[in-house]
Amino acid sequence: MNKGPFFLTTAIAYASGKPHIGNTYEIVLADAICRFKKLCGYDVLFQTGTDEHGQKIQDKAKDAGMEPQQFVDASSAEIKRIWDIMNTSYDKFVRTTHPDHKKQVQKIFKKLYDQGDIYKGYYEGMYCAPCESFWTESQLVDGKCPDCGREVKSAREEAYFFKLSKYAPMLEKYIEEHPEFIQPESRKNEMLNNFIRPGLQDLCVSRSSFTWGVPVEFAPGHVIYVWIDALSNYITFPGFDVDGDHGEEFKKYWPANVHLIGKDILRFHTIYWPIMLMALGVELPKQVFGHPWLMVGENKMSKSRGNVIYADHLVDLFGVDAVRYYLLHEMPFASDGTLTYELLCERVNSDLANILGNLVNRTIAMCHKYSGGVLSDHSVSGEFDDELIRLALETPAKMEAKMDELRVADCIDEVFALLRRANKYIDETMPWVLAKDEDKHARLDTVLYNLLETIRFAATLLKPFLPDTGDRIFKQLNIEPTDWESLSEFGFLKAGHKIGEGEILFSRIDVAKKLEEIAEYHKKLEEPQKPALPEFEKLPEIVYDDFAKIELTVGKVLVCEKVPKSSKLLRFELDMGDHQRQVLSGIAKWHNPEDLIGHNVVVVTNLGKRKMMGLESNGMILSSTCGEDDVRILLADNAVPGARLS
RNA sequence: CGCGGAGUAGAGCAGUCCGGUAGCUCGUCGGGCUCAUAACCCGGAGGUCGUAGGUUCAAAUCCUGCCUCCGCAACCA
Repeated sequence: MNKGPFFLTTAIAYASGKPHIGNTYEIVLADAICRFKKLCGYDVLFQTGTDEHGQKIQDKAKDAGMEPQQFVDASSAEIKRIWDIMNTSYDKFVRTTHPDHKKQVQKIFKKLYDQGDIYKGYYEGMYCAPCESFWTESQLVDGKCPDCGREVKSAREEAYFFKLSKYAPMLEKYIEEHPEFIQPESRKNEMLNNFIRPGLQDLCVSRSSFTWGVPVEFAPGHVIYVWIDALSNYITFPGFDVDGDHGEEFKKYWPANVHLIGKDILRFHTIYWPIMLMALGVELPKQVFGHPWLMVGENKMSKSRGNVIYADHLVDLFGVDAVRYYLLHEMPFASDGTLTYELLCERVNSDLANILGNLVNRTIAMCHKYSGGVLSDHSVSGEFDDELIRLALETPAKMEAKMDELRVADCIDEVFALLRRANKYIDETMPWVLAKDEDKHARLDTVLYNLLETIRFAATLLKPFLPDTGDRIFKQLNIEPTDWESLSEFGFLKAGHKIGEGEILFSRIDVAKKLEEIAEYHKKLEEPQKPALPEFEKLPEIVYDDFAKIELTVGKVLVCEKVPKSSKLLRFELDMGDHQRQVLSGIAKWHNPEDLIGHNVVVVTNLGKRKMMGLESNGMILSSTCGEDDVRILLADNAVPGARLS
């Protein structure tokens, strides 16, 4: 069955640091939607990735002493790692530093310029020279730079502008005629009332105060505004081409069904982006969904508040499916949600351990206990069967309807309604009573069958949200995961089938203990990581006279360079206070020569001369073995050259 | 009058567009059951729906005023 293409994108994450659980919410939400759509029979393309240009990244890279590209390589990899920890099934992980993307963005910019939608003008505003930032009058704090508090002066610089105004009426009409375009609906009014109707100002789409971006081909010194660059990812990576030579994916999947984004960047996606597409003559995405934010307790998550929670830490503490469940089920549809450890524990216990885990566990256990783990005929129906079976059969369609509105939490609720019904069914039919009566074993078999088949329905429907848990249930049922079509009939499992061993899906959490464990976990994280030291041989005791024989002197590194053709050796020229001397040291693997120049090191100065690689070494520089493959030179920067150690 | 969002049982939320007995989950109390992870099933208690007015036969829902909280600067979605 193929219900046609379904293309969903997340916002691409800004590669400036490690994403926290709030950022991670988006990818998990997207993943649940995509996995569910795949289950329903859609041909899904799920795209995510990283946004890697802009001044902030350039600054951060500089702070870290790295090249911007090196910096984004690392942070993009970290973001991808988190996405993978969350078990997300994206098809494409895109990066805006990809050469093809950059080339296409340049072509887009050029086309808009050639057709007059982008024009050259002057950017005027209050400029803070140290911050290299423009501010509007209203952003200033007491007439000074809101960032650093210093004086600003009015300035103007050449820049390119995008004629948003030209397309504003067209956009307003489009939004009004397509009520589903901006979701949730409350956001639609926000955009119309706050931005579009008051009149759109032309957007400054180039920057010349920094260089880390896609260069404007025809204007040296200018880079393209990051949002133009970033938004374009949605079409460039599937294969959009300005000249019309589109790739297969673009032809097949565009327009996107959903752009899933945070509510704060709705403006970019529902105003700038549609206008860009209109100017390019490209169809608009079908829907932009601005999801709410995840708060920690009452507050927004931020480092300055010290309340940041990271996805990988949560997964360490609770497991990936527990975290996914919380994000997917506890987030309200349109208003901000909250995350606390207490609430997370509560949900895991009541929903995952009690309702789901315990149902599976007790059913599997009874099946083993009463019928040796083998299914029999299920021909003896009773009064409660119909209601359970009907609910199971109705659930897929109910979920699909909820998911079409992106009501993910409500969608999951439907499965739990089925699971609750199954728990109730056990009470109603009392299998343990049937088991005591030989005459009722046929009825017992039917009851167990109905339960197992219901669990199969639940596992199939739950798998998009809790992929591991779904698989673990299938393993207990001892079948391969079943598909959407298999849910049109209540009777997939066959008589004679042997089920697998029972396994606890989610253990109940002792909340008080868990909170202690969490505190402990965070304490450990704060401790500097102790490297694993190799085992050192203990040496026999010595007397002071032995130690006094070693002459240790501080030397300042004047020259430090790699010894040609040697993989290990660095050559040092040292200022020993009263003379200079050359020393060789086998630490090239762990130190950059340039980094050591100017530092003070400690030298054993009365060690006999030795020739290495044709060069003379007059002494030995002290280093510390900090790990199996971690040697660090010992610095003595607070001492002076020539000083003797004792 | 900067803009926007929110106030519904102890907690977390739905219901508000389109007025008609205030609902769900957790917690709590009582009961049932013993297959199961102290779980599961049934029942009870607990709310003048932030507040003051207005419209209406009827308001959590529509209108107006007020109060409180939260975002709009960051590493940010």
